[in-house]
Amino acid sequence: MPMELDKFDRGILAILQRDARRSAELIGTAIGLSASAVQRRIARLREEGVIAAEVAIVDSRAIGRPLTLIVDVEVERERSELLVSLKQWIAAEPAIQEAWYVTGEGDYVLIVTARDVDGYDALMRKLIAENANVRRFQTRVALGTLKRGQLVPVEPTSE
Amino acid sequence: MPMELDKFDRGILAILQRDARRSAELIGTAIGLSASAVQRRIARLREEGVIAAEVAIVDSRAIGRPLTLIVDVEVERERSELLVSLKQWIAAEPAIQEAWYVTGEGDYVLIVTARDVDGYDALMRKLIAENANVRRFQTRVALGTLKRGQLVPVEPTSE
DNA sequence: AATGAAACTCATGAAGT
DNA sequence: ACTTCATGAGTTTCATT
Repeated sequence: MPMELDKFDRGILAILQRDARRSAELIGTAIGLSASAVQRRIARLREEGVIAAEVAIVDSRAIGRPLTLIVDVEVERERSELLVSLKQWIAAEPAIQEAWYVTGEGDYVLIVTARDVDGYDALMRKLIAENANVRRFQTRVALGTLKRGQLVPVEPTSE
Repeated sequence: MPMELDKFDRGILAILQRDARRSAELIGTAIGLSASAVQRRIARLREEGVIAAEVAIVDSRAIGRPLTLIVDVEVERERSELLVSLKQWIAAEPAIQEAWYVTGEGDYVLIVTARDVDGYDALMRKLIAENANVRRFQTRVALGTLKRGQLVPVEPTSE
């Protein structure tokens, strides 16, 4: 049940996904609507959960975490009670920025941010020590970041 | 040269990373500072690039893009001029939300959002057709999303 | 459902400690 | 460098079309 989004809603979302501080008046002039109309639509988009959050993006290098790692974690799928606690462990670990359960050999894919290799090693040792169902993991280091974010295409014409 | 961040800055960042709309006054009472002081620090953090952006997070399911895919792309490293245009291709493609160049066999890791399998197939066919240096790719479908975002740990005590 | 105006909240800037 | 106070911009609500 995806909600109805007309071209005005899409225009608003396209702008706010790049700059959440843009005023309703500026958005209005950009898409051809009054500030109040934009305001009300934004309120509705928040209400309906289309806009899930408005957040500040912090530069991880500026804050002393220049390392990004992509980790494939292989898990024993048998004991499901351990799986629940692994999920909780991942959710509670701030160094893990993103995590998906994916098709394949009981795999999870993690995006991890770290200060340095030692910091990453310590994290993964803890992961292994505290989660008995983690069979093994494979690490790839991000040598370059081409793109980051959760920008969702809102144009009906895009794939 | 990561800039100096005291506990107030870290407190501000911790809050704004979760809710960029929180008022300076509320942040001030939370961390024990006046609204103006918070305001001035936020301005400085933006200035210095610690806060890189403030963006709206759009729920991709609510907008009709329920599929997330993790794609490993293997590239011929020889012809560097093709590499540049591949990077531009990735940058220009809105369905690719995230992309890293990683250690390994000339690999890129992509996070892709799609309406359905057909939409994803079409995207990858275009990728292959328009980038001669893409040797092959491997797709994993996200069966579940445990965590998303770019939340950077700001506490000095976290790994 | 959009507009325009009023009331209000919040951010911004200045002066003082 | 933080606090308080004054000003201005932006958001929210309401009455109207």
